[in-house]
Amino acid sequence: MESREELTSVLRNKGFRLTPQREKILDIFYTLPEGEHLSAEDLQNILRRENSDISLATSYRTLKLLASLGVLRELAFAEDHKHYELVRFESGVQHQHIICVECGSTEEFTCVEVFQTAVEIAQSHEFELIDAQLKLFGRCKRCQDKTSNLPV
Amino acid sequence: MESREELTSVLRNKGFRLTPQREKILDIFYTLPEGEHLSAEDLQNILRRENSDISLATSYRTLKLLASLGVLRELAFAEDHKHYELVRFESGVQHQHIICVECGSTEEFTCVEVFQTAVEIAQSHEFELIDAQLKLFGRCKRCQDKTSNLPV
DNA sequence: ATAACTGCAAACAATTTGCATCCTT
DNA sequence: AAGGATGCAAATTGTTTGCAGTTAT
Repeated sequence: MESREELTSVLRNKGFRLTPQREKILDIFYTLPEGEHLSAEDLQNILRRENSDISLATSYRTLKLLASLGVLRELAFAEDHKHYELVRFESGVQHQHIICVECGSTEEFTCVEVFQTAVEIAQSHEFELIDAQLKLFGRCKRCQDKTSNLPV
Repeated sequence: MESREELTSVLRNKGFRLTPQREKILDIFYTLPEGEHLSAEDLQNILRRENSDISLATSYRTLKLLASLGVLRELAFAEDHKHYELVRFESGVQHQHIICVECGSTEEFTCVEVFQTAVEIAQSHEFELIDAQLKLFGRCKRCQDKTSNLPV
């Protein structure tokens, strides 16, 4: 997905339709700062704020569809709901996430080796590689400080 | 968690109790072949098969507890339920997963660089590192073959 | 015209929780 | 004895689905 305009052809190629809802949702992802990801609920909040009334069911359906088309990437963090982010090929190197298991905050980082490693491993397992995600779990600075101040 | 016996002290240190249920569940994980992971439902099935009647609620509570104690690692794959596996320090290098998004099957691989990379990145982000997971998503050989036989 | 799409509400699956009872410590 | 743990059932959360009406192609 190099540009927003491509969505039309990606959809049509598979017999899907371009609806205002799908356009709007993709729009929101394109407007997001690079590296930011949304849960279905986050998305609903943004839509509501912008007075776009798209039902929750449609949001879920659209997120799934766009993920299956490779437009969005589905992310599972520590929480029990999924997040989605734009797959951006332009930047070349995908960013990865470091997640605080205590407060749920995430930060992005990039790691050039991940992709090369992934390609090699997928090859040796005869997998057709779709995506590689390196996730680090830990406690962020703020949460570390919080605990160290607590009485023992 | 170097040995099963340590569980007692790990629990007691934090004021938790050693119950037959917790022992049994940990036992099951120790009996598993290295690298194997269970969902709460998998665990229930094994328990039932062995005539250990532990309620589902207790299984969930125990999995969460052991994960929070660092005894088990919580894994989120493509499906919408979690998996758990033993954290084995003995082996030094943690294994990672390659997951087929079509049939859900997983294979393990090891990658020595992951840990070193993780340590460096955590440091630069001031995170206290707990775990690093490299996940590859793709389509396994079997599913590739399946599709290529389909009529277009 | 006709399939695909949407919104709604009901259904589901995975997980959590309140509470009475039970059992480690 | 006392507080943590369990089992049960009810509640919650995140997500999916059936269906009737709507809309892109």
